[in-house]
Amino acid sequence: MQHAAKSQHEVAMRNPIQCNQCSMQSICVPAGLVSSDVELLDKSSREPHVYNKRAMVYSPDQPMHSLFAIKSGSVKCYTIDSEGKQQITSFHLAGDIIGMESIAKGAAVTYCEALETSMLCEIKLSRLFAQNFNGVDKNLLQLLSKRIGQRNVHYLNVVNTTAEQRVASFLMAMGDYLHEHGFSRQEFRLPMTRTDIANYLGLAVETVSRIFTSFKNQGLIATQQSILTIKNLQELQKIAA
Amino acid sequence: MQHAAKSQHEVAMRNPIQCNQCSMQSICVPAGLVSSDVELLDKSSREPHVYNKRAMVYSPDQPMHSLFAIKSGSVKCYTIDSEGKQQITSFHLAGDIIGMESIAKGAAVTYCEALETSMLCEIKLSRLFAQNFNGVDKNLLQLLSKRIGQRNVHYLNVVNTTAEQRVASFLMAMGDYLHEHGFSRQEFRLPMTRTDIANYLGLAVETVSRIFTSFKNQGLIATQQSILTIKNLQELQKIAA
DNA sequence: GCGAAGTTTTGATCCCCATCAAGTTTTTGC
DNA sequence: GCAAAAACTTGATGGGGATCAAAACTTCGC
Repeated sequence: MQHAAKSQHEVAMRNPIQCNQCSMQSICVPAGLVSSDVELLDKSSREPHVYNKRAMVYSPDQPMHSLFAIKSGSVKCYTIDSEGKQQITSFHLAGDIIGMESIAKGAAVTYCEALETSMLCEIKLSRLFAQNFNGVDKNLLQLLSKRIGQRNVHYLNVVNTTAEQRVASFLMAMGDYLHEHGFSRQEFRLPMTRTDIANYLGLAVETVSRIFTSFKNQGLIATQQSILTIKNLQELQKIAA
Repeated sequence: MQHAAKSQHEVAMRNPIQCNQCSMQSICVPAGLVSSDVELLDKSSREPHVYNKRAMVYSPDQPMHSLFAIKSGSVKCYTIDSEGKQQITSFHLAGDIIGMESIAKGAAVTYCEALETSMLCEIKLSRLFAQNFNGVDKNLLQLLSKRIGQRNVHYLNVVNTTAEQRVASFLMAMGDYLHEHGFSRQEFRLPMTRTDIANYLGLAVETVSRIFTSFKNQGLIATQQSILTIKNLQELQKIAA
């Protein structure tokens, strides 16, 4: 049994998601392909690349003709405004696919940075477009369609909501995502800092910190280092509304 | 020459965008297809349907296997929260394609309502998936990718920005869109109410109204009924930052 | 074309949350 | 393993924008 003080590196390398839980499995897992297809799989698509904490996966305007599947770890995507201020647009955990917004331009439109030691599989679009991977285009389309919906949901969570609602929704969303990917809904590690959470939700760090404290005092959550425990799912859900 | 008091209906029916300005032209315009393809075009895809002001184009959970191209007029897409409050996620003008976030579910995920008398072409996804419309899947994928980027841009415009910045960005975005579609960048009609703009930007109506007044006093814009004139594009751009 | 309903504007007040400040805890790098 | 840096927390204050209120204007339906 591993103890809590385990280094972040080791924690991140634990529990990589299996390919059969990955959204890209239909095009990424040899098992799902006929032999002629397997030949089209190049090494870079099958073997994940390791990114250390703070390593950049891609940067704006960098030519890019791939998606990336996160096999383990987590990343943040962000832009830098004219005054040099970072604005985080999304977090992504193991099992997620990133880079969809880059397809149109053929180049990255955000920065993407590892929040911890992470493993990512690069999936070249040329392979996706290679004719007659059965149903791939349709799957990919659905993936992008779903992402548009997710972006809307995040927008809805930030526009016209109180700080409390935003933080509650954020924690619920984390739990829901992890649960869908086979992990615990109520106990997980937050790989990003409070500052990052605040930035992502359009709040000040101090506000996020105060709300965490308030939730703890109400017995809704508990924290131990970066491990978060949701102790009252229903009440938190009610606040998220 | 038509005078300003012209009814909204007539205004909306004027200036429908041409098919060659439409993002769906590659799959929608018979000219771009070989004869065998033309047969696949059913009547509903070629002839726009007219929606009166406040008419619903689609509603959440309604089975939907189409995209819609806006030939003239405009729509708003919104959700209704648990307390019955509307939250607008997007506006769409002539030349735009809507319904992309519905593909994944096979059903609408938002309400879509005409802001004025509008003409929309329904484009059935089954036609898009009918094999070997050359390059269609790729085009469609780029359309969705672009939309994800646009959703991010709107999010960036609302999170961590002042009310002034949001309104300025909104007006600039309207002008830019119209300019790209062959209309004037600096003089156009705002088809949505101040209430709708406020809701979309996460502000109170009163705040939006005050900012419009302030911009007018600074000589940045002028209004006459729903016609808006941007008088100082550079300054407005600077405020939008 | 006129009354009613909806929309926009302006003013006054209040509160949520950003900001500033400073102390505490955790993490990081040698 | 220890010092420095980063992250987190708590407190005090102020302001941007929400809310309440009401008047002025525009649009709509008969």
